Amino acid sequence: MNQRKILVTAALPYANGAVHLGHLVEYIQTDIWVRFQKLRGHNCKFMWADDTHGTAIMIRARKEGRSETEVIAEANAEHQRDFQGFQIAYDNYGSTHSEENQKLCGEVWQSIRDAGLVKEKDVDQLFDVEQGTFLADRFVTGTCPECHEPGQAGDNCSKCGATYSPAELIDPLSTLSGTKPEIRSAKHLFIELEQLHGFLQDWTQSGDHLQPEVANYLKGHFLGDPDSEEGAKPLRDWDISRPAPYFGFEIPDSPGNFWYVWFDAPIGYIASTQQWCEKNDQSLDDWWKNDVAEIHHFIGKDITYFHTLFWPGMLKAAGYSLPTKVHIHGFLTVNGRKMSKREGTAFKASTYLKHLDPSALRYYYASKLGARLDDLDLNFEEFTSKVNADLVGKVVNLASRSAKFVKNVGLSVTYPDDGGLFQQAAKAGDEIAAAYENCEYNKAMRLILELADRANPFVENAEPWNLKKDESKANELQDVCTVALNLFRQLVIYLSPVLPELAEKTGVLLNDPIESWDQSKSPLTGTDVSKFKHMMKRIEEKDVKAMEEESKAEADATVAAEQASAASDQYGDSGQPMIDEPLTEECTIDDFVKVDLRVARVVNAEHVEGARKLLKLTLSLGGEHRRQVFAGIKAAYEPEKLIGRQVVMVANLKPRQMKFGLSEGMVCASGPGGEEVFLLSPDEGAKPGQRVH
RNA sequence: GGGCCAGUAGCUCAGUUGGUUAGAGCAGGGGACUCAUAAUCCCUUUGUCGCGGGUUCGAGUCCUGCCUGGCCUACCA
Repeated sequence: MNQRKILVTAALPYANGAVHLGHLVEYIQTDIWVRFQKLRGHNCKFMWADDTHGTAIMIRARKEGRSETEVIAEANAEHQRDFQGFQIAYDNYGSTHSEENQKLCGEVWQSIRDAGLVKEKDVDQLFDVEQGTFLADRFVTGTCPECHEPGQAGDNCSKCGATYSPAELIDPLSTLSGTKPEIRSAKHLFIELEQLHGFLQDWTQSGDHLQPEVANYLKGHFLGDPDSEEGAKPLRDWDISRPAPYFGFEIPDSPGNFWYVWFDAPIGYIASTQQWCEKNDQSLDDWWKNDVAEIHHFIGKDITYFHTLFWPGMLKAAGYSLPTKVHIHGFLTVNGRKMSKREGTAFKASTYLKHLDPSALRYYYASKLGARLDDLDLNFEEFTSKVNADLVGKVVNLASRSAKFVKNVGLSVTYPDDGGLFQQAAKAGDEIAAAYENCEYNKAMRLILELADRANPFVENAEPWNLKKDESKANELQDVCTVALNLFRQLVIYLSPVLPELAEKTGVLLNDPIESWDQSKSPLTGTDVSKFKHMMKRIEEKDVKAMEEESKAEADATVAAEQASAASDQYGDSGQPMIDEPLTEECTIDDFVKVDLRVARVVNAEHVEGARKLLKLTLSLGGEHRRQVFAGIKAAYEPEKLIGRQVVMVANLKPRQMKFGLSEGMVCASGPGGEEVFLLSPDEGAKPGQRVH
């Protein structure tokens, strides 16, 4: 087989957040593919990095009162720790905030300039004066110019679906400072993508670079179809600069302007390769300017646009190789629902690892991942039963039911007759390999499990546990176990891209490390067999529950913190009060009616001798109705200022004897207490004695 | 609003260029075994293939309308 030279990337994790199980769909998918290629003997390298630039990082650093570089260094360490936990084996992990990347961005930029693709335009954008920054759409909220629904985001209305620019919003507010932004005009640099239309048309629509539905999507949505009646659609100019302040790289020939994060992020793929090349004494051009080297990107469907139009355009203009293939996957849903941070279903990688085995998730994802863009559902019931039934029950069971019988004698010296099982399975290897190659891991897993379903009956029929009882059948017993362990090993080789840990343990068990796909083609004979140790634990429901609960608790805490700190709507109302005092259980109208609330006028108010918190109020319900009430509002109100005003009181509250006298009711107020007490008052016109309904 | 994709047994999915009575795993039911992590093995129930039209000798597979769901809709990371 010819050795292929393959460079692989996954989308760059953004340095503003923890890795969760949704991200891991892609990272595990990529890792499996890379491990598969390496197992096949290809020269395959996984180049990866953190994506570090943009407004979000800048804002976060500001909020936390530290530098962007601190924020991204911390994220980088956390990300890499999580990836190791999930056995994701990249060859280099860089950062888009690196010298290599800055230099490469400059070179690519120069090429694009030289190709005459750059033009300047003035852009009106909202500017937050207090924060001193231009506002991206998602940092603006206001009233929809179409339907006048308040509280809408900067780019479209969730109610009427209108799209608009933030500058069109009525009464816009910055979500960063809660202040009203002003419109400022600034010079932006654009890439005229339309000049590359013909090239992109060709590249996307031919040559199998994209999944068919993706090619189709691009044609329908952006490129148009030159053969149709409407003809080709022009591609819009791509705004690739941001005025200062912006966390990123300043554009050398346009001081005060920075490259938009989506310009420098994909160049990070090249920069990471460059770092690796320097460490390993290789040439970057061998990978990125070489027709022989393949380049494969794995991404989620949300960033299709960037990777299938901008990125090939940039590469083309800068004279780099184009992607061989962009592999696009769908999103993760949890128990059939969209992942939600608020509901705690965006399980963090680190939370998962505290409770569950990474191999289980790797297998589960593999068993569900196809070559299409379908969403993948993480259903915990299925997860548990699939991993337990397939891996523990069927695959690992082969070893655990046979290894101990040959612990002392090892594998037979010649491979015994197994009725053709091994050869059959060796043959199936090609189909399994093709499935891996095409990213149809679900198919590969199905084929592998079919083999396991044939191996277990073999053991069943051979009855090694009965052979063991008869010493004269020792050879037969060894042969049966040799077959069982070889069939097991063959399965593990096929599974090793998905389950590297199992492969390693199998290598130890049979004293022959698993290093190559071709090992599946010939049986292993004559080696010692080590003492069998559990290779994989069953998933316990309680561990899944524990993870879910921990994640829920994390989510609640995060939401609380967010609501407490950030202005959540245009009035800047915090969510904290609802958190401090959550809603009580639902009540009926009958329950409510039991409480007789009345408008009352404060006719007298005075300090109480010796009381630290109380004021003594005399309330009038009109006519002769007077009530004496002791209220804990001394810290918040001066008695003389209360006299004359109207309040709301609970008029049928059972009188209560207090230290300083009888209290015949309660005045209504909000707030946590102390100085923060806010009495309720009716609007003007209310009359003392009126009931509140 | 516009677009892309999908809709097959309770669940997760296979169904090659349209071709015989639509399949697998899991779950459910029955039995066997006891080497194995209550693991394994054998047998077994279940479907108006989203709905309605159309093309065809023949459609889950092609065309069309509708319904439902997911996603995208460019200065959003």
